[in-house]
Amino acid sequence: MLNLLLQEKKSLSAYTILDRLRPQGFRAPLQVYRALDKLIKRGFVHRLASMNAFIACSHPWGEDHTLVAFAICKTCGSITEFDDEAVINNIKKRMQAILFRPQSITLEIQGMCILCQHAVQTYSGGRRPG
Amino acid sequence: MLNLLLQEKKSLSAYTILDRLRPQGFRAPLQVYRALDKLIKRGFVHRLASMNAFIACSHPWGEDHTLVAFAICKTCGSITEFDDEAVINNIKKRMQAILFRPQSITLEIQGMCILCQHAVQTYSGGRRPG
DNA sequence: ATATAATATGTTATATTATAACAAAAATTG
DNA sequence: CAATTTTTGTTATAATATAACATATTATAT
Repeated sequence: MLNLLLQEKKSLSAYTILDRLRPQGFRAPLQVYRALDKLIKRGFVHRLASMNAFIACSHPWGEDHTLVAFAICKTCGSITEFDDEAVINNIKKRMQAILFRPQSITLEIQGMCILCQHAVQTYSGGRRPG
Repeated sequence: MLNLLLQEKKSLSAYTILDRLRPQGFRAPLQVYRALDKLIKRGFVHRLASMNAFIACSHPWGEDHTLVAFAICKTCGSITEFDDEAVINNIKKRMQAILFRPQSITLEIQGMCILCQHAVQTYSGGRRPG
């Protein structure tokens, strides 16, 4: 299953994973969800809350997999994982200010990746000078 | 519906909303989802992606309701909405660095609110000196 | 005012995502 | 190896969300 996720640039839903893994003997959703739970606990996979979907971790050799963020292209579906201490520390500081003890952070930015931005420019011709 | 959400400190699922509004004539999920969509578009309600639930906006008089964050207490379910320019600008700056054009941000911090932290202290007796 | 088009609503059915419950199998432990 | 715990397989079902279509309402133009 991890192989399948690693091959994908986009995220996959649990049921898509199930369908892809049927040839390998997966038959029921629970098999997928249980496998995903383990992979997530071990830091090999992340869940995208805003998409109800799953994606392989981009740096599984790291330590803390609870403080990770994602840029999600709404046009092509590509996911860019990033791990920014400045952003995370900023959030933590803000939480301290309201005396909230953070345990995990869901940070997902929806928008348009550079490739799709370029595709739109090309398609529409862009804006010409004067 | 907005009244119902405004009265709640916790978030409500669409189906909980449906049940609560049955006396007022709501009968089908779509009625709820359609009403929620409108309220969200108008900035009166937010959707919590990590909970599949909905909550009234804390400052509906504001302008931009796409850049808002939530501290979610996993113990009592209370939700604290906050709107921090520093955090948001930090994220935007980071997105610029990878040439990603952000359109909306999902930022939800799961953890424990100050009241529940205090409750735990009281319950367990806390740590005594020397 | 009224025909037309556009938008909104009600309703049924269904799609999608996720977990409960329990039996059987495998692994762990004494 | 017996007892216990943990994992796995399977069926059923819960929880979340949308499609499709009919009907009603509102807006627009004549």
